[in-house]
Amino acid sequence: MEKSKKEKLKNAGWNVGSVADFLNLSNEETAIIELRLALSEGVKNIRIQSNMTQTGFASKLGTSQSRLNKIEAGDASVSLDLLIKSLVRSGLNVTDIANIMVGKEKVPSNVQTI
Amino acid sequence: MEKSKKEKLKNAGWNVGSVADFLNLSNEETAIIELRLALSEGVKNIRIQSNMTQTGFASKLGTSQSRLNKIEAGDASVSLDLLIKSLVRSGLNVTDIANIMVGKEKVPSNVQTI
DNA sequence: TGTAACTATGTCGAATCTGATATAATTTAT
DNA sequence: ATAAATTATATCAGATTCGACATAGTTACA
Repeated sequence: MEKSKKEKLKNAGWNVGSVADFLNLSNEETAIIELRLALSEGVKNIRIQSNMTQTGFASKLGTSQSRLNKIEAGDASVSLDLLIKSLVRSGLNVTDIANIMVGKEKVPSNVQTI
Repeated sequence: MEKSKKEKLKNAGWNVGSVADFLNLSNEETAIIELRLALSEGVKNIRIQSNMTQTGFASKLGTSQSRLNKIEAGDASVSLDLLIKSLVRSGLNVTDIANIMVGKEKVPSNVQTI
């Protein structure tokens, strides 16, 4: 049976596939990263839509500018807990958050855009 | 203007309203608790549907029976992080988790029920 | 160009969360 | 009734996450 090109490359030492494959991520790690990314983008989008600086929005959320920066950047030191709490503090309800998680909604329509 | 009954009771020292009001929970705390409850029930439902004991399921999830018990009970020492990771380790994808969050789905249809 | 506003990065002590162990309480089966 | 299986509670040392601070880098605009 003829080897596929992918298989040949693999045998030659190359790892061909998705970014997740390349980084050797398990399905579990991939799902968590996908989730973190969606949530952190959600926070950033809401802040931008609200015409606020990180400093201003951070104080609204009860944290510092530097931590908000890490939240928006999906930094490893930020837990899913903090990401979700940030969205709740932004005024979102659970349904809004669920929609952001699955990429259905960037910014809920009830967010102030000034 | 005539005071409402609720207002009267309030002035008499009674706090009338929802359980959340009674416990003096902010909207934020309420949303987080709602979320935690939905997720912890999700984990428990999946385990039950899978006909597994806490001990068995815990080892599948890479944790101990006592911690899984706390996860399922929504214990305060369990973070949203751990709740969500538990669901991911149970084989759920982000959409499944979002559905559980909003109470749309108790147990995703692809979960083994033996 | 200069500088003010804003965002990004590094660090840290304190607080929180984790898996594990021990053991108590409850449920199930005989 | 009682032994076995299962679930619940308490505790703790180590790991992770937190807000805060300092400061570096970037962008906007006078």
